[in-house]
Amino acid sequence: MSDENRTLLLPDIKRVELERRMILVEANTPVTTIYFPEGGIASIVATNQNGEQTEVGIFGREGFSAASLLLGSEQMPHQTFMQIDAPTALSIGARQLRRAAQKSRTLLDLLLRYINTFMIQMACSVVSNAHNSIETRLARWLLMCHDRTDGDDIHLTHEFMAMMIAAQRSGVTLTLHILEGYGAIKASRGKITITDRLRLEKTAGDSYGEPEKMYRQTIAPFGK
Amino acid sequence: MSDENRTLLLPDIKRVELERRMILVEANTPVTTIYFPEGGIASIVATNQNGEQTEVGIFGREGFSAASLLLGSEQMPHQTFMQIDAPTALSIGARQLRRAAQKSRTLLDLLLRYINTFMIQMACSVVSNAHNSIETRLARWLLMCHDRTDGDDIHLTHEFMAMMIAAQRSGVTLTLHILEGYGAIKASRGKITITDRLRLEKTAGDSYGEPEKMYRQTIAPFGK
DNA sequence: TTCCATTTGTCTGATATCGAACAGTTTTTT
DNA sequence: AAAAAACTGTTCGATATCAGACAAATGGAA
Repeated sequence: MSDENRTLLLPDIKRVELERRMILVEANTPVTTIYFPEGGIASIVATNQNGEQTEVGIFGREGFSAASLLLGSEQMPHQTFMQIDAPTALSIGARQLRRAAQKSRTLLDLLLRYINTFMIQMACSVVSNAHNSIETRLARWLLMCHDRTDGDDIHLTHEFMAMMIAAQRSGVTLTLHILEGYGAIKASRGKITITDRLRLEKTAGDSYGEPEKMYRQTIAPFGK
Repeated sequence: MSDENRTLLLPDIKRVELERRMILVEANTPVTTIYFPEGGIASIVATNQNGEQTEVGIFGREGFSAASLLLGSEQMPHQTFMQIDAPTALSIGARQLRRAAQKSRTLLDLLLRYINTFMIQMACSVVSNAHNSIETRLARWLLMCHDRTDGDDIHLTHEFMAMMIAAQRSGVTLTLHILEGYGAIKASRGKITITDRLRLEKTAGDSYGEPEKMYRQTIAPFGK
């Protein structure tokens, strides 16, 4: 981010603690605060009439909550919450961010570029949910988490992963054993350790990689 | 759209004919022309390594091709083509549109609001592909097509629909008969006629409606 | 009209995943 | 230390959908 934009935002930014399961955006409720996590993983989920939850996207350091604010809507039909605890996030008022994006076109463009990678992530999820086996979906999802965490440990329960990849909990347990059989991961209670990332990428096949490529092309070169 | 924005764009706009199957955006190729269909339906599809195609989104009158151009990327990993022929579309050069969006913030905001509804459509597809039966998915998809066509006829083959909802062709044939049994549609060679839209909405359940709601809230009030 | 390509109807077995249950294990609470 | 809660391992029948084949119907081309 340019110095110019940095100084534009700085006065309105607060650093806040993010606990696990903290809700960043409530569904169908106007957002007042935007969060830029400095670590951890946030999950955007849809809830249907039966109360079933489905993940539609995730983000970490590279993203921010309530992206649709910049697309002209101050509320959205999905909930966003911290899935894996981050130490901190930078927060800013919705109004302040909007105003800053109004003033600085380069800032807006940077944020929009992130939205683009997020859209590609969603598009990949559409495809993955349509055609890929649980094994592939889980591998993809673990890779996305791994990208966004420091170290190789991911602290999550099977139950939770089941929701994330839209599968049964028992199916996740089974599939984790398969991945463990490959030597790609090690699972223990409430924790997955990535031991062979390449093997995992092989399992995910081409379901993984598109959004990451776009990120490297359009955002990474400019820093963030 | 305001008069101001209209006059800004007008000199660069051409009205063009759109034939069926015409490719509006080639995957992984810089876009030079943006199309605003005046009718018909365009489909955005992803192709995986096996050559399988999956639809990730559709748009008609309400949208435009290569939305990611406004999000800072002049190419995208998906192909966009006309699925149902429109008489015409308004076209504009990528550079010209970008420049106009640079000049007029209200124009950019309008286009971004559309992108927001499109993102919600994709999110719904993520959920729908994850949890809904073929019957539900097909009903949802027919409704989305119906919204974008004049009259009640949709000209498409089962083969094609199969790709769109990520199912087997034989499964589509079967499911169409079921919907026909409900009296919701009438199917004939290469054509589906919507005879009871409400029945179709009942079948689609809550898989249908979110993006449409957002459209009414954030775009329709301002005209388009 | 006749032919041929396309589209649709209809089967078949195979299989991935569901949905639900229950026991065993680990962690947290009291 | 005991009890409760949370999480994981495992099983099993049910079922939606796949994957593929082939015949019948349709419509345009020769």
